[in-house]
Amino acid sequence: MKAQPEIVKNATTEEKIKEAARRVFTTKGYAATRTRDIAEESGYNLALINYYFRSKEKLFDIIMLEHLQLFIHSIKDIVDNQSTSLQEKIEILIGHYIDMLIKNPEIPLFVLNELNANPAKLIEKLGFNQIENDNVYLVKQWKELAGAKKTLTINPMHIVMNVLSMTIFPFVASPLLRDRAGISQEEFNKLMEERKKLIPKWILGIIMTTT
Amino acid sequence: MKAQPEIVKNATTEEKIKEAARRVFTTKGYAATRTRDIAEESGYNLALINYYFRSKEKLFDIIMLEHLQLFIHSIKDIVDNQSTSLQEKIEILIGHYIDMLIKNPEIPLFVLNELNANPAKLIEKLGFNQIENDNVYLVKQWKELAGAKKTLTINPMHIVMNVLSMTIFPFVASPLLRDRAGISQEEFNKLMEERKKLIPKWILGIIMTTT
DNA sequence: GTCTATAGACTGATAGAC
DNA sequence: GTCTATCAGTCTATAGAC
Repeated sequence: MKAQPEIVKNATTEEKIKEAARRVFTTKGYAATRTRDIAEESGYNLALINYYFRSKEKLFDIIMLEHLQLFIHSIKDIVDNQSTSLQEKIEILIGHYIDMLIKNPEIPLFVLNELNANPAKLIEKLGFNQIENDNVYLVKQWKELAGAKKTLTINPMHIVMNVLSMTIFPFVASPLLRDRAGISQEEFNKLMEERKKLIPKWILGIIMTTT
Repeated sequence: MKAQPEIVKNATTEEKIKEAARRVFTTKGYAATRTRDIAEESGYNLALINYYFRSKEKLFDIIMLEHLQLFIHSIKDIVDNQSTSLQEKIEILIGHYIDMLIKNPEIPLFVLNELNANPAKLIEKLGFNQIENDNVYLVKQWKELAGAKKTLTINPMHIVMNVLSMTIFPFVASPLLRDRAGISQEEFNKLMEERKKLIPKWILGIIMTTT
């Protein structure tokens, strides 16, 4: 379930191979990864990969599924909470994702690639149904706000795009920021920590001022 | 120089192979692309790829370089223009990139992958030196604004992140938007056309209100 | 469970006919 | 310039020893 355990002590061989595979797959991608790379990274032999996971593809599918679960995990509790305001929900969601992405910065590019190469395969696994559902409290709150504020003529999709963009994209582009703008890993993480509070503020500003 | 010619008439064999390679590389990635795929896509034989381009890797490098040039092309003229305001520069830059990305939506993920897999190789080719240079007029205008507005204590990198994020990320995530949110290609492009004016407005708002 | 050795298929690249 | 045929290397997966 964990995509990046800090230190794997007393892990079984199966777990060690899976973690090794996760590291190699997320950095090199599926096609560029050789089962030999995974074996070497895990410290075990090539044959054990097939012994535990039957094939390279099945191992990849398991890892991809676990990463997707990291994305949708515990989201429902946040968006369907009746005791938090719309603004609080946005703050909690963004904070939640930035925390997760600081721990697993390689996930977005990894998932976006698979989404691009194999949309149908992933889409069914995403299970976002729980979110687009009208019964979710966040959607209800949004519609109340949209109803009250007559000037809110902007397509709500722009807001969704902005939240996802400002939260996720920096992680996807971090090699560029690090190597070109000369930003270290620590400085980058510090910037992302700042964005936990900044992005909700900006988003609220965008919602309120867009006529 | 063109990454996506509308219709290639009277193209030489070399050009046809290059265009076929561009299509296959950008959709499947370098590792997952077989020279046989390129040959089939081009309508020619496998041997001609090596005849014209010596190797799969050299062909890939040529295509990557052309895509990078699309990104930095004519930027200098925009950012160093002394007769446009800071706001106008932002509007022109964003409009310029959205136009380019609507024509070549697969470029960002393609470039970001290579940047992730092989940072050193790309960074030197990027030639962004012309932009980070203090002599560039946009930088001068930004510093004037920052000097005049004492409350402008935000790290400028946030602004850069926001512009890049809100402009580029939707294209990277478009399979998600199309298949999950049920947005068609036309609707997506229409949203991006709207964003040409919206993003500069939002960015200016962020600059002015962030204390 | 873990290893070595190898089968069987595929890949990038080239030789050589036309 | 363009093709067919093929080589040499590499890959995933498995058989079989321990």
